[in-house]
Amino acid sequence: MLIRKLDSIFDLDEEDRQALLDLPVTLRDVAAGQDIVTEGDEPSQCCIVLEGLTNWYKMIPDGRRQIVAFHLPGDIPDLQSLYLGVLDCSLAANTPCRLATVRHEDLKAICRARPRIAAALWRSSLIDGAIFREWILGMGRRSARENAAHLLCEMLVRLDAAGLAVDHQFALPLTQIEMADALGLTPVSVNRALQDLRAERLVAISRRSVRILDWAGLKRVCHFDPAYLHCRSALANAD
Amino acid sequence: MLIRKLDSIFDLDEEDRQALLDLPVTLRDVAAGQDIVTEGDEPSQCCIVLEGLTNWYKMIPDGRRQIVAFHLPGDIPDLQSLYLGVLDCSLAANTPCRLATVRHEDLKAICRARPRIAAALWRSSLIDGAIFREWILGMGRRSARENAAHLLCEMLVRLDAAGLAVDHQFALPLTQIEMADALGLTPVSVNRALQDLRAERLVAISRRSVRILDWAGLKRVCHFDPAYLHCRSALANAD
DNA sequence: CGTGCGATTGACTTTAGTCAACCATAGTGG
DNA sequence: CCACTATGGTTGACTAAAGTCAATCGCACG
Repeated sequence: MLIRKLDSIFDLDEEDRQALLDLPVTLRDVAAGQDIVTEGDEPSQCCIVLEGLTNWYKMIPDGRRQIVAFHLPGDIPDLQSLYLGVLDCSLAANTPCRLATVRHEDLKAICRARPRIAAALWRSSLIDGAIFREWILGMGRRSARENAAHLLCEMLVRLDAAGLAVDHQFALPLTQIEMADALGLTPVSVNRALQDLRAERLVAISRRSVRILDWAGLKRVCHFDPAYLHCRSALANAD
Repeated sequence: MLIRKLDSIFDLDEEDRQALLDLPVTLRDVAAGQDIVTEGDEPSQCCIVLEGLTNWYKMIPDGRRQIVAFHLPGDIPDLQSLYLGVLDCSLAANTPCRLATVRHEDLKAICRARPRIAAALWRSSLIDGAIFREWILGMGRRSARENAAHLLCEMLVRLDAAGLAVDHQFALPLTQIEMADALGLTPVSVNRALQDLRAERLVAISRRSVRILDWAGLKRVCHFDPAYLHCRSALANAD
């Protein structure tokens, strides 16, 4: 899974792949709703998502919550902890998750030995940054409807790149409450925005699963341009 | 300037510093308001800000604009271009700027030769990411007033860390229009938010210069916690 | 002394938030 | 197997925050 991902964002050679396979990892299962790591922690390992959906969130002391990122299978959500020390937000599981954990020292060693892998990991953290920037744009300048549409577009492309979308359809195991926390809205607004998109026959949403009915139309609604995802999904191009 | 910055975020040794000093750089001056690099470019060099204030911005085709980051002297705004290829946003100068540019190949070479420098640069891009996350929280869950206060707090700590703030006072060469584009608000709302903060005697703002009158009070307004900046400024601690 | 940009203000509109009820569904325990 | 419960989705009525529009003010600059 990790290799598939890194391969997709950087050209690795056979030795790189072997080195990755030789990394000592520990498996860890996390229940839905649980924190994987928590703000203030200083982890000595990183995790790779094998299965499930995870999110980073931040809280304001008075209880307001904001999800700042989602991570899919193949992602290394807490790669930042490798060089950042204490975490500035918490990572939680949206669904039951299976993770592989790798110790920082092993990761640092492989980066030292194989610059190509270091570059791939660095690049992956830069892509995370690019997604953050797009989210900032969305929260600052897009309407609720546009930003909801944009999130669906982003999820489709990312899930597709991870091989988790078929025919413009994918599982999106998020409640509207979680979507609201990601979009900086209230659940009521999210509900109305989604209804809107459904009424226009752009998407069909049922029981945690999304089908994009009119991909071109949905992209038009939110001016979606997948360049920021820096990935090679077919959906990221013409279509 | 670059060394000062990297030193502040990572422990370099004498040889690292010498290697950085030996990097071939080109100086470049940019006028206020000019783009330094533009969305869609594929730069073959990075720039280091020596003097001036720069910002990354994204546009929605219909003209809406969002500033997604500011970069101060010592920062390497487009470090991302080292591994990301085509830019997903544009970098502009808020003020006349003096930049030092370094070719990607030289930067990659120094990273290969001196892992400590690679780590410092990587870390610096991760800090950029941490700031993005905090901005997402702000735009999603903070009121106009809170987020304006938060931006002032962030700027104080960052400028202080760069040696550009004295006694809780610093130059902030931004119009309210630019501030609005950074906060995801309209200029009118920014004006009102700032008036609010002034009326409470938390800050004094005059001709592009800000003086924090009540640092503790200002932090309280926006629940400012500088941990996300991952820097060693005195202001980042107790105070 | 104009000119023009940016800051400020007031009146009004729009969007999203709030509150509260109700519905639908899935899982639980009897 | 079915009623019971809880969670999440939906809806409507109302509120609040921020946006819009437009006029005015203040300054720096040519």
